[in-house]
Amino acid sequence: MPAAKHDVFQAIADPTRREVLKILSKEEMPISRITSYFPVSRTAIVKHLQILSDAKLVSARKQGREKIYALHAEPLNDVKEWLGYYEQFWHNKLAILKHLVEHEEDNK
Amino acid sequence: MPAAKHDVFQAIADPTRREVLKILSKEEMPISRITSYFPVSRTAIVKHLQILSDAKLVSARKQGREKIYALHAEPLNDVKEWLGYYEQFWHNKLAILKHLVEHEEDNK
DNA sequence: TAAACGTGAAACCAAAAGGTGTTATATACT
DNA sequence: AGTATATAACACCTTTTGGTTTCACGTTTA
Repeated sequence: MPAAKHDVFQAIADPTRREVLKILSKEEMPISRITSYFPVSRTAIVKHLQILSDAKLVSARKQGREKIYALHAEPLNDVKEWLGYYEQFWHNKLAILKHLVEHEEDNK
Repeated sequence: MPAAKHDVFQAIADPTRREVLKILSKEEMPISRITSYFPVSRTAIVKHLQILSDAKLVSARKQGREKIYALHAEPLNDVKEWLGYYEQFWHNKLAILKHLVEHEEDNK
C-alpha cells in the first residue's frame, strides 16, 4: 500500500473506512479498541487507518504504548465542494418536475 | 465486473469516472465521443460507464448504432447527506479556532 | 451490396485492494 | 525481573480494478 497515494474520494469509498470515521466521530480511541468494533483483524484495520491517514481524515498521537486515532474531518470539504458543482443538476431536475406538475394543473 | 455491486461512493472514487461525469454534465454523448477525451481504450471507458451505470449516475439510450450516455446526478445526494453528518466537525473546529482568536484578544 | 462505423463481448494481464498470520519491539504491570 | 499488552513490520494470499487486444454483430452510408 504505497503512501500518499490516497485521496479523500478513495478513502471514503470503502464501507469499513466510513464506519471507522463514524466511530471516531463519537470519540478518539486506540487501534485495538477501534478493531473491537469490526469482524476483521487488527492488521486490516491498521491498513484502513493508514489510508485514512494518507487522506488526512484521521490523525494519530502516541500515548505510552497506545496509538490514539482521532477524526479530522476537514478534507471532506473537498468532497463537498466537488458535489457543489453537481447540485444544480439534480436541483434542476426537481425544478423541471415541479414545472411539469404545474403544467398538469394548467391542463385541467 | 459484477453488476449492481457498485455504490455511488465507489463510483466517484476513480478520477477517470469523475472526469466522465464532468464531461457528461456539459452534454450527453455516445461512447466513442466520450472515449475521445481520454488516453485509454474504448473498452476501458465502457467499463467505467458500466460502473457509473450500476451506481445510477448515468443513463443510456440507444439511438441507431450509437449508445448515448447522459448524466443522472441524483444519487450524489446520498453523498451529500452522508457529508451532512460530518460538517459539524469541521465547522466546530472553525468555531473553536474563532474562540481561540478571540481569547487572544482578551490577553492583550 | 460492400465497406465503414459504433458497439458488444470474451480472454487475458499486472497491479492494487483487502485480508490473513507470524514475528519483533517497546511499554506497562505484578 | 518477568509477563502481559499494544503496536509495528513482514510475508503471503485471493479478489477486484483498470487496463489491454481481438473478434463478432448490427447499422449506416457510399
